[in-house]
This record gives sequence, structure tokens and C-alpha cells, in this order.
Amino acid sequence: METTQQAAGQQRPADQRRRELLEAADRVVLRDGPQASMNAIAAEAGITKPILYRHFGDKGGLYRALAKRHTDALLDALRAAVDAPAERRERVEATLDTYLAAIEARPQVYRFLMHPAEDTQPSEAGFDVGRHSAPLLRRLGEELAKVIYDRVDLGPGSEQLARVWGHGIVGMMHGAGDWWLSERPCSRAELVRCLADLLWGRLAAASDRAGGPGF
Amino acid sequence: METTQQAAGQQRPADQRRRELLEAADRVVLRDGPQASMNAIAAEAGITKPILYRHFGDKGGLYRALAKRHTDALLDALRAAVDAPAERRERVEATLDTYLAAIEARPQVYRFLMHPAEDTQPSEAGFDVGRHSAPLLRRLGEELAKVIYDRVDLGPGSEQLARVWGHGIVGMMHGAGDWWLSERPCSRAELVRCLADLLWGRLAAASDRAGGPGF
DNA sequence: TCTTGGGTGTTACTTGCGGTAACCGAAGTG
DNA sequence: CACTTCGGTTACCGCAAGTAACACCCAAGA
Repeated sequence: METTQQAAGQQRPADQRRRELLEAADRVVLRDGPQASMNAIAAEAGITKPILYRHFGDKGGLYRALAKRHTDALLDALRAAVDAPAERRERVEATLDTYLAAIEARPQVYRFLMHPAEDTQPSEAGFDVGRHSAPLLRRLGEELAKVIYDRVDLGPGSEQLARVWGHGIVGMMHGAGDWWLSERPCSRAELVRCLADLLWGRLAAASDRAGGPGF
Repeated sequence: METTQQAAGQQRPADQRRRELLEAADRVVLRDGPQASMNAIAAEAGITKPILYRHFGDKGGLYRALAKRHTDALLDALRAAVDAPAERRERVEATLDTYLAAIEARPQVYRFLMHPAEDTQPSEAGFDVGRHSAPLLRRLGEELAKVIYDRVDLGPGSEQLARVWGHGIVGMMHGAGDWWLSERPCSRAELVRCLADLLWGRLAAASDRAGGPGF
């Protein structure tokens, strides 16, 4: 370790440091996926574990900080797509495509965001049923719900309907995207079309198969 | 290899033993959720770790065996719902409700199935991008795809469409269910109705909100 | 009979990771 | 100069996965 010969006392404001550490963590996650170890991250940052803990408390803290960056970025992109000046169908397709493009571009980051490597918290009483997987999905769902509520006229009970739909659609995107990413059964554009068709009620509109089942 | 049943010796055929171990593991998972430790499971079964490893190879093996049981059970219930003699809308609602009832009844098991506690496998080369979360969701998606393909007339390209829809709908169910389970914003029946409405194209049918979108 | 051998099970270990305590050394300031 | 105060380190704890090596029991086989 060379003694950092800083010219004058350029005391990096610790926020800067934090950002550097996050960059390093990012690189490691990009390489190792969600099971990146604290040791590995520290090494990548050129330092040792305790510093990470000083900055982020625990692994969960670091992961949360890291996830927030990516989530914010993704959300910005999605908002741009969903708020574009176009017909609803087009906006929906653009949003789906934006999401899929993102997870396609950096699958490791995506995996990290979706499965934040179970915290292992002692959980005290034990009935912590509520705290599930990805905060990312929750945020996406809520945001989408807001958009739906604001822009679509759904009549009475619209708030609840919008929230259910927000989370449902996000879940659909996630589930289909996860499957598509691992099997690549078709192009992104095709996937987008199929999903949009689903949302457009083609399932309800289709008739039963010929030679219909007695039951 | 003698197929002789040794009557006298109550030598449990090791399949029996395996089943007992799985029962014990089940109890522990039901209590501790997905982060149940091998030690805990062994203790619950009244034995020690190495025996578990003899029977299941590694933790992943045990988890896979355990997951298969629950997955099979859930799939049976879902198949019954989806194959009921009723209109499509009714069948869809029944299927959604069956799934939600299952995750509502045993959330810990559900969490376990969805997040099988990341295997931590070294993964050799490192680019194992494909292997994501829950095999349960994959199986559900494929099964649903089959049902859709068999029973709904979708015209050309129907196979791919059915597969996308299968995984998409399962994702929707999962996402909405996960959120609903943790926030309980409404009754199960309401949730089912909302989701079915979504699948029935109400999003496409609804008009833009009054005071239209300037942007 | 003794011995062999495949089941059952055990204790005791290694490895690796999250997390922490305690110490180090180079500023900056009276 | 002493004295704090950072940015940093080494060395450790606890715990969980996984393994090695040993111990017991009971059915044969010569």
C-alpha cells in the first residue's frame, strides 16, 4: 500500500468514498452475481472488510444502497417509456420493452436486484411473513399503480384496482422476463407483442379450441 | 438384488426413512422458513447431519426433494381448478383463488418454494446467467401453457403465444400474490376479481381519464 | 465359531462467510 | 510535545455447509 500522497488535505468527503465503494461493489456484483461476498467487494475496492461495515452497517445495508441506485435508474427509464406521448398500447409495449432490454443487458445485476441473497435475519418473533423478495418489484408495482390510477378511468374502486393491476402487471413482466431470459424462446419484440396481447384481452376474446372438451 | 422382504427385521426400506426425514424437514421449514439449517432439520428428525447428507447429497438435494413434494401437491390442486367443468372466466378465477389460498395458508412454505435459499454453488466458469429463482414458477408456467395451448384457439403461432402467456400469467399471480400477502390490502375474492378483470382486457377497454393526458 | 460386510449412527473436524474488537499510523491542533 | 481522530489493518468469533473417520448392529459364509 503506497501512502496516499494527497497534495493538500483533500479530505474526500466520505460521500465520495461511499460512491467509490458502491462502484466497486457494482463491478463485483456484475461479475459474481448476487452471491458476491463482502471480502470480494472489499478486495475489489482495494481495502478490507471493516471499512465496508463502517460505511454500510451490514451486508443488507450495502445491498440496499446498491439496489437503490439501479432501481432508480431503471425506474427513470420506465417512467420515460410509460409517459411517452403515444397511444396506450404503444406506451405499454414501450414499457415492457424497456424493462426487458434492461434485464437483457445486465442479467447479473438483474438477478442481484431480484434475489438480494436472503438476509438471514434472526427475525425475533418469527412471524415476519411479510418481508419477501425484492423491494424493486414493490416499487415498480406501486409506481405503475400510480400511473394507471392517474391516467386510466376505471370507475368505482379504481384505486384498489389500479394497485392490484400495477403489481399484477409488474409480476407478469418479471415472470415472463425471467423465463425468457433463461430460455430465449423468441425475440424481445415478439415477447413484447405477446404480453401486450395478453393485457389486451386476447385470452378472453379467443374461442375454445375446435373439437371442444366436453368439460 | 433380492426383492425379498425381510419380514422379521423391521429394516425400514430406506425409502420410508427418506420420507420421515422429509417430514421432519417440512416441519422445520414450516417453522423457520427458507433459512432452515441442516443442523436444525437433523435435530428435528432426531439424528445428525451426515445422515441427511447420505440421503440427499447436499442441501440443494434436500431442498429439491422437499420442493418437489409441495410443488406436486400445489400443481394437483391447480390442475383440478383449471380443468373444472365451467366457463373459462370461472375456471381462471378458481385457479387464481386456489393458488392464493395455498400461499395464504402456509406462507413459510411458500417463501421456501419461491426463494430456495440461493445454492451458493461455485458455478465454475461464472456465467451461469440462466439459472434463476424458483423451479416452481417454471413448472407452473409450463403447465399453464400446456392447458392454454390445448384448450384455447389462438390461431397461428399459438404455441409460442401460449408459452408466453403461461409464464406471464403465472408471474402475474405470483407478483400480485406476493404483494397481497404482505400488505393484505383487500380480501382474496376481491383480488381474484381484479386480476381476472385484468386478464379480461379491462385495461384496454377503459377510457383515458377525464381531463386527458396533455403529455 | 469367527469373521466379514453393509446398514445404522456418531463425534469431530475443515472451510468459508458475515460481523466485530482491538490495534496502527499519519495527519491536524493546542 | 501530547492528544485526538480519522482511514486503515490484523486477528479473531460464531455459525452453517459439508466431510472424514470411527463405532455399532445384525445378517450371512467359510
